[in-house]
Amino acid sequence: MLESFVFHFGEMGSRWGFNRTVGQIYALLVITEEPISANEIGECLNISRGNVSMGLKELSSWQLVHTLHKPGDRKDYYHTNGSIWDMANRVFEERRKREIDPTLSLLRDILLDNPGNDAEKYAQVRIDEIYRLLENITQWAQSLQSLSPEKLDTLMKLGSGVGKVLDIKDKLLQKQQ
Amino acid sequence: MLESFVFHFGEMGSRWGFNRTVGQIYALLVITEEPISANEIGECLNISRGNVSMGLKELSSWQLVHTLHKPGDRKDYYHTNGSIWDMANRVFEERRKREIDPTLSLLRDILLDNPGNDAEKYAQVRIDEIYRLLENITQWAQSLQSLSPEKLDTLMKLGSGVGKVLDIKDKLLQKQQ
DNA sequence: CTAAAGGTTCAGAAATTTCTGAAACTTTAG
DNA sequence: CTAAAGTTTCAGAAATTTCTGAACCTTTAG
Repeated sequence: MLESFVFHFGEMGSRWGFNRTVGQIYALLVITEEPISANEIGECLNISRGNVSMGLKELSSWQLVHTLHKPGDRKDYYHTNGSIWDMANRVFEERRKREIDPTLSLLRDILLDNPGNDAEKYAQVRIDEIYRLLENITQWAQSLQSLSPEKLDTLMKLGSGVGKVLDIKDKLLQKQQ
Repeated sequence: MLESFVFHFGEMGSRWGFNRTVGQIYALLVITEEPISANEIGECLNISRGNVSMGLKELSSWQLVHTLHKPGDRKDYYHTNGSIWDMANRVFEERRKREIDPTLSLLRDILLDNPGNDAEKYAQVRIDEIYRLLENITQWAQSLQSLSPEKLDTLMKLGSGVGKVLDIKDKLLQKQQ
């Protein structure tokens, strides 16, 4: 049963920016309370020692694992740190840095060019749309990250009810004018 | 310049659930105003006719392209439809169906199992966290999709200022009590 | 200082994904 | 009905990604 979780997260991993093994290692660490050694990970998942090492390196670069040392033992022990929400945030943040930011910078460059003909003019209009959308979404996502967890929770629970709250806000502003 | 856009989106494509060619075809269609034929796409991107056909099939399954016919011409012509925002929505919706929903269903199954020991008990607690997070986020995203574009725009522009609006809402509710 | 225990690296092997192009299929003009 | 114009399919080739394991590096107990 739990193996199916680890296996499934391996497949999912590739959607989130890392490969199957990395996904499996991560899933294993998430559901294991005690920190475990690299050897144990390898045995558990049936992968080579080298592959475990590379996987853990990748997860560290995403800041998703912690290393521990037990006194009188020189092995490294690994575990995941933070709540699931922290981890989701970290993946989001990291992907923004690695993917969205370079894309935005490329689009910006393209938009600075003078269009040579109508086709290029049209293309720039479309690219500008994409640029604005991407920028809006990432800025918004970042501002949400700075919200306190409780407020974020309230907001999520509101769901589309947030529309009504916005209406109230508008009315208040009108009265003040 | 525009080639770099097409090329970059090819790379990006793999992050969004489809392969390089599909990403390039899509990028090309987005920045091309006039509908173009499958042959033109192949020439433009230097890919085989068969590959173009498969790519377009994939894009259709994501509902991201439209087929057109010119009178007196039996070729198919392709173009993208809808605003960039529509497209982002469609990709989100489609990925939810293909990835998130199966994941949620797997997690639900695991949570129904009776834990056999402490390790399994711990694993279930963690999996439950993941389950609730995923469900929260997708439900929220869906309720946002049902918001009118203007409201969504207001909300995005508010950014973290949405926190203050929530405070106002709370105060109003207290007065009413 | 030495050797044992553990970690990392990376060249090439294995697995997986993507692409090609020829054959098969579909549609329609004549 | 036939043939030309066009599209789709899919087996195998090519490209890409991932994985292994032996060589190498690092740390520390003695």
